[in-house]
Amino acid sequence: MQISPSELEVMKVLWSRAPRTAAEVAEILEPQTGWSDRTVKTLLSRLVDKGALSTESEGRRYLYTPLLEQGAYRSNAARQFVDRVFGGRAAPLVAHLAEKEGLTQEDIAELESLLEALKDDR
Amino acid sequence: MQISPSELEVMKVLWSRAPRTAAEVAEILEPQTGWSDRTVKTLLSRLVDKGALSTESEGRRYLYTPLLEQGAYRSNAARQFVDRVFGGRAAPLVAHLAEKEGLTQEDIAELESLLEALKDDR
DNA sequence: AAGCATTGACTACATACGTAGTCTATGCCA
DNA sequence: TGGCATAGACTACGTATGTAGTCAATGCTT
Repeated sequence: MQISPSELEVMKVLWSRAPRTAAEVAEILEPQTGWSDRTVKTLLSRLVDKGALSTESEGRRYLYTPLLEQGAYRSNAARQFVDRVFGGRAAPLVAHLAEKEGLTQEDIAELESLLEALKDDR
Repeated sequence: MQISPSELEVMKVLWSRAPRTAAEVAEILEPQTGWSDRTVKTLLSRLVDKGALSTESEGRRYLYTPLLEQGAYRSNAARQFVDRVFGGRAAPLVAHLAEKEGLTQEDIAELESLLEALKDDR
């Protein structure tokens, strides 16, 4: 299932809390995106068609809830990206991120403990 | 400058060695992609339009050479991806890659020395 | 020298995406 | 209870993308 960049913004809102109505989602997105409520409704419909969201009727409105979980999406997206752009190797990816202040000290510390955990897990 | 997935495959061939003719690129890509030579020519033209490739006439043919370097592309793509999907944080990205055997022992070792270097660099 | 194979240029067309507009039904407020 | 605001459904339309087809020019081969 492919989620477009605009659709992803909608998913993020619902990942942060769900269920929500179309109006709520539109209201949250408006400041950052400037999208009209029609635009948001279109994106919601497309996401339902794709199976990324489920709906539940509440009166004459829908309540939208993610079917695709953020973790699952991220894992897939990360793998696809690393495969497509970095030939499947994660290390060069991190190296590129590190360029030009791309990694904060917190990032580095976090990655270190992550690697520790991975080694212990071996 | 946005490079589509198909266009990226063409860039990879030219990043591996350049300059090359359209026929060469098409021949290299055919086994993996099944694309006709027309398709490859279209992709090459679009990449020239986008400024990602330069051409040099050789007789009635062109020799194609990357203007966009692989390193620059990767840095940009990595940053965009991390921003879009992971809110700019690299550590969760690596954590997701680590799931399900996503990182080999070599990856882990490579990341460790990379982090060491980053710390020294501080 | 002439034809043919091959090249780039231009055209094509279906699907996805970004970004709405219109239409119709319906629930809620006066 | 009737009208209106609003919700979803359907339609729209320009651009990007995937994937070629056609055409005209031209360089190489006989």
